[in-house]
Amino acid sequence: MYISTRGRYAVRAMLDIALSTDDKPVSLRAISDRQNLPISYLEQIFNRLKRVGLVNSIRGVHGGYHLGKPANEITVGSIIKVLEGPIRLSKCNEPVANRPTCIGPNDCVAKVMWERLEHQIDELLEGISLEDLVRESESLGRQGVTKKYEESVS
Amino acid sequence: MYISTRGRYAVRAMLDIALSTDDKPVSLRAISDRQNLPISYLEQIFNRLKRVGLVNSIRGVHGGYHLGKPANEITVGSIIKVLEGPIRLSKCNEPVANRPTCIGPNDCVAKVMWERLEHQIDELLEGISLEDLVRESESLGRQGVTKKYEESVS
DNA sequence: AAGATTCTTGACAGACAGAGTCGAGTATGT
DNA sequence: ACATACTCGACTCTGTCTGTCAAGAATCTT
Repeated sequence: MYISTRGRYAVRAMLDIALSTDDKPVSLRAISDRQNLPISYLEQIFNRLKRVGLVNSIRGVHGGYHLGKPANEITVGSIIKVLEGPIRLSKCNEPVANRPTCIGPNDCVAKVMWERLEHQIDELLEGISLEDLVRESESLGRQGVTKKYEESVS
Repeated sequence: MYISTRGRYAVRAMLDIALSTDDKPVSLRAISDRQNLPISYLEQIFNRLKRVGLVNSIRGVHGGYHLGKPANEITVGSIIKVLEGPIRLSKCNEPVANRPTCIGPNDCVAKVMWERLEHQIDELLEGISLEDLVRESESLGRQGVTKKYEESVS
């Protein structure tokens, strides 16, 4: 039920870019430093993000990445789905361990239910844009949030 | 993002019991046959279901399991959570690979978002009871559903 | 032109969780 | 007695996830 680190890191990295105020491209190195994420892992992630146009890349010194679309058009769902494939709760129709799935009648009832849930979760994820997160980030204020977090953890 | 087979099998098995018309306990063997699920795996699953009272067991010949509560009080969410723990999308606060999580400011924004989504998904799952599925199963009709499924797959 | 940055790509490895099995045991009905 | 069924815990296997590494190509700075 977890969302993989790939997907979550991607959201954080994209948000990092979205939060950068100037127009300069944001390098993986900078993201890696700010977010404390392994740079080589980010490379892998950004390859995929680039391939689908969620980011544009600029090579060379002072290169980096830009958002490929305005922040309000980039949803959390779209980022997640690039890195994890479509939202799926069950593996109906995919035989598992030589055992055909979706055999009995109530398996089908369950299948319909899973698909309905998948759709609902998809809508939840598609309903949140990077812009929403940027706004939230600004309204909370950086220092404040960090402090609160540190207190709650320690 | 998948729900594990344990969780999904559990829902199917519980629905199987809920669909049984008479009061006789339903044996794992019967469930295994009808649902095409490995019986030894079901044993594992039902151990957990029993421990939290979602089912009652009757030993010996003609033994088996009953629902531990009325079908309308058993939600899909409660079943899933017995087998997979609470609904969680991120692992914030759990250090991964020696790397402290939740460091940067927008990690916290993301964290808040994940928690909100977890809560929303939880509500979706808690909103579906076994009774709902029983009703759905009856209204669709067993044969009809099976046919439809077979057509859509082939 | 040389060198430093930075993206590009694919192969690879270790750890871990998920899926399922197995066996020994206990309780109960016939 | 014997067959049926639940009880419990240990175990294995497989695949995915996480992350690393290395070689290369493009671009900027000096």
